[in-house]
Amino acid sequence: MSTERRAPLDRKRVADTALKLLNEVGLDGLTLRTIARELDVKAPALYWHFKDKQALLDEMATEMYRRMVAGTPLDAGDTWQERLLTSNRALRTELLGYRDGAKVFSGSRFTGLEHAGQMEESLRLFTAAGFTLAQAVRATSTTYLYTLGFVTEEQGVEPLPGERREGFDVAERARLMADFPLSAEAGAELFRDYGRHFEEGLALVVSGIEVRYGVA
Amino acid sequence: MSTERRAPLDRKRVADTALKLLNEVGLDGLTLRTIARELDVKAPALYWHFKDKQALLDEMATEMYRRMVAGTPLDAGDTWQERLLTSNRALRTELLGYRDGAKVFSGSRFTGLEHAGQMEESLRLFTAAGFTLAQAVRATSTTYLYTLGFVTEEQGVEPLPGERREGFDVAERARLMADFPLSAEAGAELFRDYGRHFEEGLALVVSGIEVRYGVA
DNA sequence: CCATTCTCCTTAACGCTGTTAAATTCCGCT
DNA sequence: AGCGGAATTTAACAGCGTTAAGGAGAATGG
Repeated sequence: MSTERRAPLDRKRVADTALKLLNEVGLDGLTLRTIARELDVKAPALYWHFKDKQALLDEMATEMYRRMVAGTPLDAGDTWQERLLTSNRALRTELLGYRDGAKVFSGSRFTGLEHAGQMEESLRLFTAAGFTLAQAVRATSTTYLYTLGFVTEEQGVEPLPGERREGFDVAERARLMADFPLSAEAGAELFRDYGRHFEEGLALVVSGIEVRYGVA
Repeated sequence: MSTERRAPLDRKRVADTALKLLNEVGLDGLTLRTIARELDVKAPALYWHFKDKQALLDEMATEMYRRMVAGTPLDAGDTWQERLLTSNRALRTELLGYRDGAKVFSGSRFTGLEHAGQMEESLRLFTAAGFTLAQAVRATSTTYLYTLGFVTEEQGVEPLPGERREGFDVAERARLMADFPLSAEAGAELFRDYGRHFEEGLALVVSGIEVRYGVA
């Protein structure tokens, strides 16, 4: 008889499993009972490791951030523009890696202070490039907030890359908007080719920082 | 005996009541039973008017948009910069008018096509100013997505203007981040003075559009 | 070596949620 | 008077996050 004792849970294993499940069931379907079942445990066991479900979501967001950092080698010799592009592309990619990734991420707060290292390094790079601290914060956080907003909307239409939520037929939309020709035509621009559009918006923000803070 | 018959519900009255309640109980506390009670009705009655809760949330978002438009007189003679500033300030103000306003708004889709009028007018203004349609869409939606991202984060810290969520003491945060001096100091910049920071980010985006699309 | 303590988990239950099915009430129409 | 549809209620269901109480097993210590 298998007297194998399952290794005890820990926060990381729970968060990892929850993130894996997230892609299959989405945020609405991600219940404590589902997560527990996958871990071969009953739901209340999770309360030993997390004070409530939000704390678990926070850990999931933190883990997403960790993975993003781990998967994004940053060159300390980057120009600030390169840094801004690289880190925001990485953020988008990471968020797109999970169904409802942006919602989970932006609805949570990091556990611990692990993110501070990365943040410090970025602020150092920006101030070294001639930004005041206030400008550095404005530059990075404006870009960050754009990315978050972008991916949130993007995932509202495409929950996972290539997978389309119903009711977003571009042609159908254009037909309905026959009386608004510009808006109708804009549909293609709005609901397709997210990658390209993200880049374009990102470039707009970067250009704004260049010109307004005079640090080309 | 009061044989007064309550006027039958309609989508607008339900959405209005739900929006009023939203400020008192927040998105998590906004249940169909609460809304129904306020309308002097039982919860299943709402299903006569909405196919499910999301449809009600969609109507709420649409109503928010209607109110924003109604409360924001737009001058057809605006420069595109003025239009961008005015409409995004209006959006932020409207979203801040409701607890979890940004979450409700960005998690929903408009019912109907009422928003198309406003959109058409904006696109007309931008193309008349020399933008291509693609540029006009990129300019307006990048700004829009920034605003959405901004207010979402803002309301994560200040659910309603002047009302602070716990665990966001700037001084406490600075103490914890003693090893990361720039990040610590950035706290003040990040979690205070949202109005000013919003304006600054908005200005960055507008500048970027100016320089990159060469339409000053 | 036994007793105690601590860690981690289970069983059982609670109140609440969104939602459905069926019955009911009320109004306008013929 | 009676029918039909609109609008609502009553009753119920499965599932949710969460809590309380208890139990098994390892670790500790006298």
